[in-house]
Amino acid sequence: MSRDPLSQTFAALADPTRRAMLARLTEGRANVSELAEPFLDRMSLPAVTKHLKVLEKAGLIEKTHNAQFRPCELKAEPLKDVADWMEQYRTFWEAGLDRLGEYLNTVTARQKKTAKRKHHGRKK
Amino acid sequence: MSRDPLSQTFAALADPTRRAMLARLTEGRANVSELAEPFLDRMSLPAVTKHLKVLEKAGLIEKTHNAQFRPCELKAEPLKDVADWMEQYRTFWEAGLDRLGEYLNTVTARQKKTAKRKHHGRKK
DNA sequence: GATATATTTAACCACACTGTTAATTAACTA
DNA sequence: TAGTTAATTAACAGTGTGGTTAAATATATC
Repeated sequence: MSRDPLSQTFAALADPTRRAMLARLTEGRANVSELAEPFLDRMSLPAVTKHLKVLEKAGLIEKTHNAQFRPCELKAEPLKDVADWMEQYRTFWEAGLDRLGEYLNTVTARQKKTAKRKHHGRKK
Repeated sequence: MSRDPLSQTFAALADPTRRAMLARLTEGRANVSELAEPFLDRMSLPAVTKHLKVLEKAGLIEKTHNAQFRPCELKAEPLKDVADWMEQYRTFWEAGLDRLGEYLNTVTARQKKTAKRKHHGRKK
């Protein structure tokens, strides 16, 4: 059941509904029913409750109490851990710099250079 | 079954074994058995194959052929999409600036200001 | 051709995930 | 008190995930 926090965060983010809910929460607090509204044509309210529970357990949102309402707010701290984890890969995706890409880019760079010389003065 | 690419990437990352495999691949190509080695006390080789398949389907690695070996290499491009998605939340986690944090920070900022001004004999 | 090595596929199992509908809890309102 | 609204819980079903062991495949080597 209980996974490591980073895995839990990634798992929580691996769903478009939940990501949309987080996006909504960047604009401010929202009740469950407010968060649910864009999805009620697709799924029931209990389904929404479950999604929110996943986000809550991952620490990405916090539910507070206000009468019978449950305003939710974004808690983005877990995303910082994701960002930190991602840092070690930045150099690999920037400029398509993975292992294969590194090699292929060198090759295509040469080809483009050649092509440019052939069609001198012409663009794209 | 087939989810959107971003969800697939997040799901692939939601497992410590798979993340460790990616980390290993930042040091260069590795065969399946090389990638498997640190985990063989915990799981079987077919389990490793499955994990690699998840990473492959998410586009995070690519398997090539070399005799009976299957060297894998990191393809970090999908991580760029993750990074891009995360950008919209950066302001929320930097300096603990989620909605609640924002409010509390404002309050404490005022309190600090007040405390400071006390020494100058002024209050807001 | 036979055998060893590297890896995958098949068949299976337990359990977690995502959804459902119906019932329940909690708080406000007439 | 009764009724309405907001949200959750319960019970259930289908599917996906992550693991297993045993068998199959592919390539190299003897």
